[in-house]
This record gives sequence, structure tokens and C-alpha cells, in this order.
Amino acid sequence: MPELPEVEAVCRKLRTVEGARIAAARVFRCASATLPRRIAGRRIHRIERRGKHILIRLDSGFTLHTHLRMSGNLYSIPNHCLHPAAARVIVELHDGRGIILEDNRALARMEAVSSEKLDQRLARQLGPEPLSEQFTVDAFVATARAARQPAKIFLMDQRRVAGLGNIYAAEALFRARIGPCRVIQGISRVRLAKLHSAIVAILNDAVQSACIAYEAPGEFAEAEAFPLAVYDREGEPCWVCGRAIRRIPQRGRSTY
DNA sequence: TCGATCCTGTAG
DNA sequence: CTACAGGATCGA
Repeated sequence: MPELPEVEAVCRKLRTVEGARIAAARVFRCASATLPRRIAGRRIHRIERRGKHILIRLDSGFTLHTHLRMSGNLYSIPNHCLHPAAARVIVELHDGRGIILEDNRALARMEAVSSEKLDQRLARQLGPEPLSEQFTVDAFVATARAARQPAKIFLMDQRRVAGLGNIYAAEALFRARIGPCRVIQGISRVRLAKLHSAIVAILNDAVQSACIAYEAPGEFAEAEAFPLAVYDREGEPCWVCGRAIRRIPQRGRSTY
């Protein structure tokens, strides 16, 4: 499921547990064994997002750090006893509610770690937030000038920009009319500026769509879904030129 | 900087 | 049955 927009929607919806106190936690399968004793009794201070990472700040200097990877989901339920079968972590709150990390593929990760160390680690591993003031055209161009990667690989590299994944990287390149295999270094400043604004516009729109979809799943949300111009549209006609969209492998993943 | 790998589910 | 899935990490 999740790239930046979906993770943002998860965070916003999860904010109803801010202020709640954790009673206990249960982990299943290979989830972190030290997690329960590190978070039991702590209060949830606030919920933040960094790239695709979800940060549940506790009052103890620890953070409940979650990454959904490919197939994870994180949400609260009114009664922690009524958890789904695919739950990997159940955080039981004092008020009876529960926070569920669900993932049938078991790729998602949740850990309780020192906030300071986590922030240092994320600062090292992640580039600027694309929806923040930090993400300027100048900074983006400077980063691109120093990289020799194909454009699509560059955009998916979390150290360059935080939060883009396979879908929105392809969509942004398409909107900016940049071939995914072109080396990012050789692209003109004007076109990089176009790519920069495409990234911001697409992510903003996708956040809106994701929030609607998470808030009220159904036909209305379906109608408001972010329209994907190229992703998963192999063989279908391009909305601009009418020719069939092609799929190529890049680094073992599909690019459209 | 690359492919292989972690898992399970689903589409073809 | 195989191929592939919105991700990231590890070792070569």
C-alpha cells in the first residue's frame, strides 16, 4: 500500500490515540521481542511522519517506530480484543482501544527505540521532505547534479527525496516528460524544476485522495482516487499521445 | 551500485 | 504453475 501519501493518511487517522496511555503490547511471529517492555505504561505524546516512516513519540524519550514496507497497515480499533488474524503487533491502550500493525506478508517493521538515536539515523538515511519548505528547486537540482542514477532510480532513492515509491516516481516523471532511464545528471535545470513541481503537486493531490479513501472507503472515495496516468497501465493508451504504455524492468521493479 | 532476499497473496 | 506486488536491507 504505502508511499508517502498513504503513510500520511495513516498518521492523520491514527492521531486519535495521541494522549492515550499504553497498557501493554503483544507481538507475533518475528516482531521485536523487546518492544512490549519498552512501551508498557508510557503515554503517546504525538504521531509524526518522516518519509514513509511513522513515528509514535512516547513520553519516555522512546519512539515507537513503524515502517509498513509493501503490505503493512497501522490503525486503531475501539476494542483491542477484536484484532484481525494478520495482526503482528497489538498495542493495548488503557482506555481499551488498540493500535494494530497488520501485515500478512510480515515485511512491516515496528520497534521501540531511543528517539534521539532514531532521529539521527533517519536524518542520515533520508533526504528532504518533499512537502516541506526544505524541498527547494535549488536543493533538488544540486542533488541531481551529483547523481549518476537513472531518473526513476534517483527518485526512489530515499536519500535524495524522502517518501517517493514506485508509483509516484513514475507518475512524476511522466508529468515532467522525463524518460525513466535518462541519467538524472544530464537533465536540464528547467526540466528538473518541472519535475520538482510535479512531485509536489502529485504528492499533495495523492495525500488528499488517500485521506478521503481512508476516512470513508467506498464509491465516493473511489471517484476521488488519484488518477494514475501510467502506473499499472501497461498496454493501455497514453492519455496524451494515445500510444500503448510500456512496462520495463528497472532494478527488478516495474517502470511504466 | 547491483541482485538477491525477506514473506504471502493474487492474477494470469 | 509462474510472475509479480505501492519497500528496504544486505552482501558481493
